[in-house]
This record gives sequence, structure tokens and C-alpha cells, in this order.
Amino acid sequence: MVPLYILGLLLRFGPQHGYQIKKLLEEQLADFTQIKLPTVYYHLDKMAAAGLVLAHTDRQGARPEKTVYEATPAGAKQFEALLRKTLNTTYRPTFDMDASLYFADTLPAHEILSAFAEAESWLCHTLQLIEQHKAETLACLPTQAAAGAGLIFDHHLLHYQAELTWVRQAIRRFKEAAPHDENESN
Amino acid sequence: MVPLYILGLLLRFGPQHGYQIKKLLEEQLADFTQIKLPTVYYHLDKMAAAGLVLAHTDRQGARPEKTVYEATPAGAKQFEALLRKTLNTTYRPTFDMDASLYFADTLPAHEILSAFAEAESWLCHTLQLIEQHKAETLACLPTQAAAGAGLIFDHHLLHYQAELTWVRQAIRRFKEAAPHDENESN
DNA sequence: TGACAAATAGTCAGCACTGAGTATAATGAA
DNA sequence: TTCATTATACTCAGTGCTGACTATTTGTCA
Repeated sequence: MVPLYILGLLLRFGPQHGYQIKKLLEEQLADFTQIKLPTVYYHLDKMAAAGLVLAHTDRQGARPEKTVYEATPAGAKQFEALLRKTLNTTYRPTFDMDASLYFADTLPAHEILSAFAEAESWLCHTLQLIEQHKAETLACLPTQAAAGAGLIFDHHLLHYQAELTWVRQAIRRFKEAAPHDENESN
Repeated sequence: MVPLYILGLLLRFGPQHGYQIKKLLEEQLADFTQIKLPTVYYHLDKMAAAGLVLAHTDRQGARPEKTVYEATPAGAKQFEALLRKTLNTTYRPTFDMDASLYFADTLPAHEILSAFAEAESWLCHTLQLIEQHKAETLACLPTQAAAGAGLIFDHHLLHYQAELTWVRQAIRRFKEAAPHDENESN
């Protein structure tokens, strides 16, 4: 995943510092990835060793030197290979929540319910946020790029929507199972 | 995640070998986690060092010795803490697919479409599989345990459903964008 | 009864990732 | 003018995970 993003950004926007790549990731993909700066450097170093990117340090005047990375032809080839591979990955989610539900009988019902209640409101809020980002982003993007971006936004929206549906279902079921113990406040 | 599962299983089913824990994970949670055997041992060792589990090797006759792990009271406490923490984790998905869509303009439309077509049929198939597992599992489970398991199954079903909806939407959009080039077969 | 597969029970080296830290440059506020 | 943030640019040690390997035991079919 990470090498694909890095190579793609280098090819699309030209040579960059590690820090600039991180910034590009934030500007363009903040909602969809959480790649950290050391991760970027890790892969840049690795790809430099593999000849997929060229690292040349440049020094301007008395400034401290920076390292600029640039995709090589081998890198461009690798980018295409990764792109194809990624396109064919299958969806296989795992949810942390599931573990706690598997052991749900160990916890009092009201604790579970309050966790779910918070999840519900967070999801509502997040859905709105993403919807807003989508509108903003698509507004200032050329049409052919907007198509891909729009799909990515919808991908997340659909899954957040599904999560919300599920959380509400869970709340209903827990309320049915343990009709009412509202008076337990720790 | 993994320590939570391991401690929970040790507390629920009593002392176990590493291999037995792995088998329990497979029998009970195969659809929801893909924890590997070395991962189990890694965490058992760590938790043994931390005093959360007790490891005692037992030898029967001339057999080679095995290591049996058992949750300590400190382990039980840690289990509860992890359970609470996990219950309150927020849903934040990332999808590999998104990366390839972000660079979709680099690939010919028919390649993308065929990848999505395969994804669609795989999702349909998987949905049926999970539905079937759900029916089987819930049938042979006591009612209060079935509640948690049912929710976990529904969690996955809803998200696979969402993914399918999205894939179909994507296919429609790509077909609109690139009306017809059916005649490109590599 | 020997022979081959499958289950059982681990070990270990290596990879991906990141929190915490270092260090300088630009920018703004008092 | 000085001092504190913030932005820039990078390093490193430590964590979690797992593919590939080893080795024994237990069927099971010929």
C-alpha cells in the first residue's frame, strides 16, 4: 500500500522530499489513510536501495541538506505492478469490536450500551464530516480525477453507513435482552 | 486484539497449549480473525513474562514436553481492562482498493472493470458462505452466547453487503465513463 | 509392518510500522 | 529584539506479526 502511494505521488507530482510526500498524503488522502512520516522514510530508503527511486541530497547555500527522491523507470514499472496487484486484492475486514462482543457476557449490559451509544453519535458526526469533505474536494477537482475521488468517498460513506446500521441494531438487541437497568451509574 | 482473545479463551476454557488456543480460534472465530500460530506463541511468551499467564511444562511418560498456559489473577484483570478498551475503539477503516482508484486514470478502463467484476462475484459467494455459517453456528449454541455471535455475524454481513453495493456502483460509473470497449482481450 | 500423510508443538529470522526523540529554519508575538 | 511556536527534515529503537523451518506423534491404508 504505502510504496504504491509514494511511487504514484512521485510520478504524478515529480521529485519530492519525504516531508513533502507526507504533506501530499495529508492534503489528498487524509480521510483514507493514516500513513506516518517515519513510515514514508522507511519505504523511501528501501526503494532507494532497490533502485526504484533515486535519492540525491541537495544543499542550497548554508542550509542543512535535504534529500530529494525521484522515481526511476524501474520504479514506474513497479508502480504499475503494484497498482494491478492492489486492484485485485479482496475485501477481508476484521473488527476490533467483535472481540469484545464475543466476550460480551463478561460485561454488564449498561456498559456495552453506553459504548454503543457513543459509537452511534460518533458515526453520525463522522458521516457528516466525510460528506462535507466530499463536496469540498469534488468541487475543486478536474472532472476525470473527481471520478476516482468520488468513488473513494462513497466507499467510505457506504461502510460508515453500514457500521451505523449495525450499531443501531446492536443497541436494539441489547435493550431487548436486558429490558431496563437505567439506574446503574457506576 | 490477540491478547484479549487469548486471555478470554484461557479464562473460558481453562488451561491450554498454544496449539489448542489456535484451534479454539479456528473453531469459534475463523470468519472474524486470521490470527496465526506464531502470533499466539509470541503473545503467550510476552504475557508469561508479564505474569499475566502461567506457563508450566508438563511431561507425560516418555513423550516430548509441552507447555500449558493458564491465566493468572493479574491476567484476568488485564482481560477486563482490554475488554473495556476494545469495546471503546472507534471504527476507522482503510481500503487497499482506494489506492488503486486514486491512480485509476493510469490503467485502462477494461482492466478495472474486470477486477471489479471478479470482486462482485467473490462478494456474492462470500455473502452466501457467511450466511450459511451463521445459520449453522447459531443452531448449535446456547441462547445467551448466540446473541453475541449473531451480532458478530451480522456485523460482517452488513459490511460485505455495503462492499457489494459499492462495487456495483463503481461498475456502473466506469461503464458510463467509458461506454464500450468490449473488444480488448489482452 | 512399513511407509506416507496429517496433526501436534513449537522456533527464529526478518519485515512493516511508529512513538519518541533530535535538530535547524521560518514565523509571529511581546 | 528576543523568545516561543510552528514547520521542516530526519533517525532510531522497539513492537507486533508471520513465512518458513524443525521435529515428533498419530492415524491409516496397503
